Amino acid sequence: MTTIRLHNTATRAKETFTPLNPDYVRMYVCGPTVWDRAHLGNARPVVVFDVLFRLLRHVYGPDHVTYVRNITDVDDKINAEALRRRQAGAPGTLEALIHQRTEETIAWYHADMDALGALRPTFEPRATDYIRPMVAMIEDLIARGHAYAAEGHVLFDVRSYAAYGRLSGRSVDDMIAGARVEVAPFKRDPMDFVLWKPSSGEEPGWDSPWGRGRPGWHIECSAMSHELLGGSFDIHGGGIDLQFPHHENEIAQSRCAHPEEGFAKVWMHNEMLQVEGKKMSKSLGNFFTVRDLLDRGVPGEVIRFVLLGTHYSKPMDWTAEKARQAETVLRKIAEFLGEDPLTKDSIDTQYAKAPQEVVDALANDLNTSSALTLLATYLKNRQELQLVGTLSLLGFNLSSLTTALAPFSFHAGDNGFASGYRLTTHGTEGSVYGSMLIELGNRLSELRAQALKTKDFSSVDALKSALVSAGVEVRMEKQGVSLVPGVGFDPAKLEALQ
RNA sequence: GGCGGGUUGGCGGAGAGGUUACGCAGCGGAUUGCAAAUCCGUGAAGACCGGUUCGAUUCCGGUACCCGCCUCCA
Repeated sequence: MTTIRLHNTATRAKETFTPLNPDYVRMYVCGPTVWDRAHLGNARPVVVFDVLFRLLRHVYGPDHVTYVRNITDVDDKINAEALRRRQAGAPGTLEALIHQRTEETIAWYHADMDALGALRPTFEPRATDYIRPMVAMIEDLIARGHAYAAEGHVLFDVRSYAAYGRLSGRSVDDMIAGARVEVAPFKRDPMDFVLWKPSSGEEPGWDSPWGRGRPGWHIECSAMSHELLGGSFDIHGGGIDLQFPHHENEIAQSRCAHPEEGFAKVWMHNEMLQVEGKKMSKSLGNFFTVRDLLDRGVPGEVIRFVLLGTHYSKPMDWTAEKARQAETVLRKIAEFLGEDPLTKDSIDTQYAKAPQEVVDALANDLNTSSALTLLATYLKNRQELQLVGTLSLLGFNLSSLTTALAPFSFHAGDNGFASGYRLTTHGTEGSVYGSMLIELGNRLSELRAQALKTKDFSSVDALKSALVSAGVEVRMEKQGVSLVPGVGFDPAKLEALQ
């Protein structure tokens, strides 16, 4: 069996991965707070841990991996949006408006992450469905002397857990010296964090032993992972920015509530994403969502390819140039896969498996960059079986790849009964510009056939340069012509040609 | 102030203590009505300063710069 090695943030070392249960893997990854569209940074852990999920399924079997990714639907930004809608005259209670908002954003999240080729996790628990287990865990923490109620709040007592700070390599005293913590008079220690807080009438709330209120952010992951995966499980993932305080607090809560259990064994953190060398932020004007990119015509496969190009443990920079390069490679792949079956060996790729060297690359702490290098090798050597198997393991959807990126070819045909130009494509021929390209391609083929006899190429060259200026690559081949809408393709410029 | 990540050829980006990474772009050639695509060939590297070693871009120490976290954040 493939040996998987993963870098464990908790031990700061690359370790051989051994599941607690030898043939059943349990993984928990911190998911989105569903208050708005997912931005590109949100997509990185989704894709990274999707590849890990796929690798684990490959090694242990599809039914031997449970992947939990939570949905945080209790959040002040969600409340604020619901309140804004009510003030703008929207009908319904605040709770109904909150529900409406989260239903909207969850649907967006699913659509956007689907477009990136991410498999849905086994479970996607919503915080609001697990309030009771959270309350029970908080009561337990109080009973065990790790938490205390004060002025409607319940706080975790960080001084009661000696290992607090171990994951992130901090000490409570050092952090207090840095002193940017909220100093509330009812806290025993400035680092104590909220498990439960009171809700006003303008905020969603649940009844609890401490009055009507809502859970703090960290407790949901402790409660939901325990409910769905048990007190000990294999992998816990998320962005490095969650290492502190979120994951530190999760550990404190879970280990203190279940001291006999181990909680997560391996901690994995992906580094941050930047855009053109800077942190993505609205104020810098380089903030965009996954949907923004998709709407701009960047295929999900291209986004995925770029994200997998950099090892997850390194900061990664999103640039337009990278997207262009990724699209160039993927177009070549799409073209190869979409080639006329008569011109290449016929291979049944339905059961194509990724070569062991690809599995080994991923098993080496998810070396996705090396896997992409192997992908390029298979393309160059025209190893279709290996190529398809690798694409599948890496989570690239073959049909949407060829649909989005394959070229249109018009080849002269004469079978003795009829002659003309036969279209060969896996491209989006059904779309508006697809039909335009088909019409223009046929026209170009005919003009060229005439020009080859008359030696007057002026009309061919005129149409060709018009196509090129619309961002369509034009290839004149012996057998016919091919039109390849490229990275800078602008269908609007084709309208004038019709 | 504390904790963590990064620095590789024009650009992106890996592995490996000694043997070509690879991709994109460039250059030369083949090919083409002209191009494009393709194929063949090809130059180019590891922030800086020390140390270990027969040998370091790869290990160790230091310096510089960039980025993140310590407050909601993937």
